[in-house]
Amino acid sequence: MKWVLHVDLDQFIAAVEIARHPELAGRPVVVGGNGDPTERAVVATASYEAREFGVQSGMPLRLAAKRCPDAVFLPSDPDAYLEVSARVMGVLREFPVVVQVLGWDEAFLGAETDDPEALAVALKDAVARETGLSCAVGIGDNKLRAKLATGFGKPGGIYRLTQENWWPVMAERPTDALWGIGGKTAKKLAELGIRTVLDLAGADAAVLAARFGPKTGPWLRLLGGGISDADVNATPYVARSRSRETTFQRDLTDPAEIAAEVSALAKRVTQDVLDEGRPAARVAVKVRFVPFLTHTHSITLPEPTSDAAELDRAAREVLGMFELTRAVRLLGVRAEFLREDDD
DNA sequence: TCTGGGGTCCTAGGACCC
DNA sequence: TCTGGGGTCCTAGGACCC
Repeated sequence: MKWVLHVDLDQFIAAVEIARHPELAGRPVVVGGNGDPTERAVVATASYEAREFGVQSGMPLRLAAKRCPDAVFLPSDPDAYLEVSARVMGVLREFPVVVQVLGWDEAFLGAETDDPEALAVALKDAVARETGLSCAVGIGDNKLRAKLATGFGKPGGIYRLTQENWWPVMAERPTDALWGIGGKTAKKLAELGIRTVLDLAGADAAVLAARFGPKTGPWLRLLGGGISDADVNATPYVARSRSRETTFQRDLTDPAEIAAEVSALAKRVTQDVLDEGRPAARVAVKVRFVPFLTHTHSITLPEPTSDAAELDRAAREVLGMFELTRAVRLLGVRAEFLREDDD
């Protein structure tokens, strides 16, 4: 039988840090920013011990320090996490499965087996033996169910979610328990009287389409029924865009300084574009004003290019479309590539 | 205790063309 | 006269995810 498995490493970033600082085991550990909880930065990952204090991913470091003053704060070290992640994915690829990487710490596996639980145990054991890391494994008859199953297996467990147990497990849960529905959509759904997964599955398709659009509406209804694709494929990821952005520790007001920062970001993005080996077709600039107002402008380039001077000129041109009347806390530059199917 | 960085996809309106 | 319908491109923003 064909199965989709979802493998998700437990507290991945914190686990990598604890592995190389064994003395931190059992302590509340918070990774994010430069490791300075007084800076403008957020929590990348908190260890389970820190989560006990209410520290969560995405939370400002300052708040994390307030909630858990005794936590160890560490700087984020993406290169280290990427290296460990690659080793984990390598372990998964040693099995007779198709591996589709979803992020640093998770992957879908397409497998043909009569005993998915046994496969899950073998995967967990291999990852633990070869990397020292623990993971949860979700088993499903499609990607959505496998992904949700992992959540029930965490930390370190195995859980199976299929058409068989979808309704007993999911029917009465709130809509935002579904992968793809966040707080905003859950609130809009509630305004339509749709609160549970079962409500969503039985909702009026026309009402959903009118409220959420021709694609999103029908897709939401399918989510309620636990329906999604089961196609796990290992096709290498082709980037649609590359971007760099910076939140400044001190707000910027000097237009010359703002322009210089945009040029610096454009330079970094140009290097990413060169590494990608495909020219950029559009350039976008993001400006976040004080207190937290974010705007974006963008242009289609006269011709796709990887040229540093061209991309810098374009980024500055787009910056010129903003009215810089208030202080700036973040600047970003994004390059977009042509879509594969655009030629 | 204010709110990172790097992505993806979808929507909607206007321009423009036939 | 004053008005169609469809299609694509461009752009800004929303929402979500890791």
